Formats: sequence, structure tokens, C-alpha cells
Amino acid sequence: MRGMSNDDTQFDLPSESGTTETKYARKKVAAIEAAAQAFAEKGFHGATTHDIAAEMGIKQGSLYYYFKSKEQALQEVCEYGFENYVQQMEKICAKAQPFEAKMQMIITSHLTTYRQKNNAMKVHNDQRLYLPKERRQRLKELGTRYRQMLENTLQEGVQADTIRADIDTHFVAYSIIGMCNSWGAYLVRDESLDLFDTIQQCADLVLRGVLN
Amino acid sequence: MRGMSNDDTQFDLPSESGTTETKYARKKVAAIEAAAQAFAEKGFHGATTHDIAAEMGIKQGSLYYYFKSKEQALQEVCEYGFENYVQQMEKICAKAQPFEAKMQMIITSHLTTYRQKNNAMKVHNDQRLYLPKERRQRLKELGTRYRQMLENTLQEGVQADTIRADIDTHFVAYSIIGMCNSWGAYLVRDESLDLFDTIQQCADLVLRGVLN
DNA sequence: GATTTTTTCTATAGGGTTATAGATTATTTT
DNA sequence: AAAATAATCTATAACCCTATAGAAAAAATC
Repeated sequence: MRGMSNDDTQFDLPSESGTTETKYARKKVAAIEAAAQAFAEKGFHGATTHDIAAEMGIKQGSLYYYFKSKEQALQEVCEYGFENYVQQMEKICAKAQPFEAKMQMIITSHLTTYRQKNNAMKVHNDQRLYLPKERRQRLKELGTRYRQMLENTLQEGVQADTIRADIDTHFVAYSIIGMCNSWGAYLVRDESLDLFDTIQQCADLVLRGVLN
Repeated sequence: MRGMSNDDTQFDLPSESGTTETKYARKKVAAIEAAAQAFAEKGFHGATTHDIAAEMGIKQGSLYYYFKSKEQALQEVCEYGFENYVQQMEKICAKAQPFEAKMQMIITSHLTTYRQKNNAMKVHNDQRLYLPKERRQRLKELGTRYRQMLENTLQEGVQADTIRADIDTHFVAYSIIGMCNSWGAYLVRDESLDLFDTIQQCADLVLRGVLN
């Protein structure tokens, strides 16, 4: 038996052999991605453990070698989808850049993530509330961290006199996230939508609004 | 037996007696609202026919007097939630009003609907894709009509020289809808959020953006 | 190549779910 | 109040689903 850390996400310490990753770790990622695919398509309750296993080419029962329960699978998918997204935000915010450039990068990062890890991100957004609160802890922390970075960026914009002093940064942060999420969902559903164009339009709308 | 029109939504012709509505029609609405509540809370697949029936105070089997299937219940909830919302939009767009006033009204209508019929609207937004395409026909039509009215309004704004001529009305329409939906979801989740304030902020952001 | 460890499989217990049928109780009509 | 219609109930068939246990196959180690 393997990975019986009993508590949680056990990406075994890098082993000695060639690729630094265990066979297990690699297959575990595949499991997470299979679950992401299934949950994204049918929703958490609509997808079955059989669907996930089939996606991986193994049998339903074997899936439990990788997840202790279906619920844990959902949790891991959500964290997987959200984690490096928040990390990217961290990198963006660390750099010293003028406000407009930063905003552009933030939106780019957000929408690009959707195009890449589309399934896991979608699952995080649409299905995470089906997790019991205990299991959402980490996600909540990540979300808060993300939003705070966004608010800080806006504050910097105010300080630099680039953006209006009378905006409610808290509110605007939520709005940007909401708009990007909704565009993200479109990007996932409609492959033909141009990513770069969408980014431009979003940034333009947020920055300048529609008025003349 | 009643309402065996076999095809669909049968809100019987107004009867003669007092209230113009049959007992059936009244209870059917209650059924739709119960389903909306259940689906909103647990999702389409997560909620059971038992949940819905319990909400109405009847037994699981009795529910099938009102819906031919769980899927049809979802369809009716979605249509119920979306229909009068689109109607309201129609009224707003019919009136001759300056662009900014109209935009304000549109956002008000959108967010107010959420606060009122929160469950059905939420279900429409989050769960409608679990319906097979055939059952989404009407919803799609309604959605298109809505978006078109919004785009028209934006076009009028361009014509009146109130808003920038270089905006992509199609894109902006989607963005507004996306942002409002995401705020709508917050309004449903957090009762303490001030409706009027949210409306103001949304309108302000869309109209003016954040830049100085 | 024998032994140990990892991975997958089969089978199943113990649930839960939808939808239907036919009986039963309420409510209207005549 | 008898007859007809509407609304609800009980019971159940026919599924589907998760999670576990123990056997079996594959891979790695000695």
C-alpha cells in the first residue's frame, strides 16, 4: 500500500530515479485531471466515480487507490485548479509595474489560466460550494489572498493617481473577478473565442468604462 | 387526472371561480418554487425529488402529479426564473430614455430580480446546462432576446454620442451580464449586502471604468 | 528468479433514487 | 348525497452509486 498518510495530499517526496517524480505522483495528477474533466462536464453530483475511472482507463473500484472519497477528489481538483493561479497572481503583484500594465497582466493571467487548466478552474468556480466548509478552508484562504492582492493593486493605482480616488476597491475587485470568471466560462465553452481579443476588451472596459 | 396536455407547461385557462386561478395552478407555482429552492441549494443532481416534495409538505410520489420528471421540473424552474426577467427588460427598452438612465434601470432590474426570485434565477444560471439541448430551446431564445435588447441599448448610446463609438457592443453586453450575474450570486448568498449600493457601484463601474 | 511492494481487478454490501401503479382521501358537480 | 374529478398516499420495481475487502496481476527490489 501507498500514500497512507491518512490526512491528505501526499505528493511523495521526489524519488531518486530519472524524472524526479514517482509513477504514483504522475498518475495521481492524471486522476485529478480526469476528475476535473468529469466534474466540469456533469457537475459533482452528476459525475460518478465510474466516469472518472473510465476517463483514466481503470475500473471504478481502483479509483480509490488515488482518492479516499469522491468528496476528496473534488477538494483536490479545486485546490489544483486554484493554487497555481494564485501563485501567478503573487508573481505579478511582486513586480513593480504601472497600474495599467498590472491590470492587463492580471486579466491575462486569469483568462489564460482558464484556457489552460480550464476544467479544474471551472470546477473550482462552479462546484466548490458542494464541499463542506471544513474542506473549503484552504480554498477560502487562497481566494482571500487573491482578492487582497487585487485590492492592493487598485490601492496602488489610487496612490499613483492613475485611478479615481472615489472607487470602492473592495467592490471593484469583486467585479473584476466576476467579469473575468464569466468570460472564462465562455472561453471554456467556446473554443473559437479569441483569447487575446477577449483580454483586450476586458481590460479596456474595466479601465475606461463605456462613456465617452 | 389533470393537465394531461402531455406536451408541457399547462397553466390552465383561468377558471370562473373567485381568484381567476385554479387551485392546481396555484399549487403548481408552489411546486416550481419548491424545486427552485432545492435545486438552488443542492444543485440539480444533488437535490432529490424527495427534497422537493418535503419542501411542499407532500410525499415524494405525489410530486409527479405536478411534474412528469425531475428534468422537466428543472426546465420549468429555469423558464419561470428567466421569463419575467426578460419581460421586464422589454418594458425598460420600450421606453424612450437617455442611455445612462436606461443602463441604470437594466442593472436595477437584473439585481432586483435576484433578490426577489433568487432561487429560480440562480438555478437558471447555474444549472440550466444540465438540461439536454431540446429542453433549453426556449431559454436560449429568451437569452438571445435579452442580449439583443441590451446590445440595442448600447447602440442607441453610441448613436446619441453618449458612449464611445469604438466599443464592441456584443462584448460589452456579455460583460455586463456576466458582472451582474456574479453580483446577483453574491446578493443571494449574502443577505446583508446592500442592494441599492451594489446597483450604484455596478452602474458606475460600467459607465466610467476605474481610470481617472 | 524469489520476494516484496505497488497497482489494478472483481465482487459486493449497503445505500439511495426515479418513476409508476393502484388504492385512498378530498373536493366539486350534479 | 351520489357521482365524478382532483389530489395525495403507499408500495415497489428497477435502477444506479459509493466505498470496501480480498484476490490477482505488474513492477520493483534483493
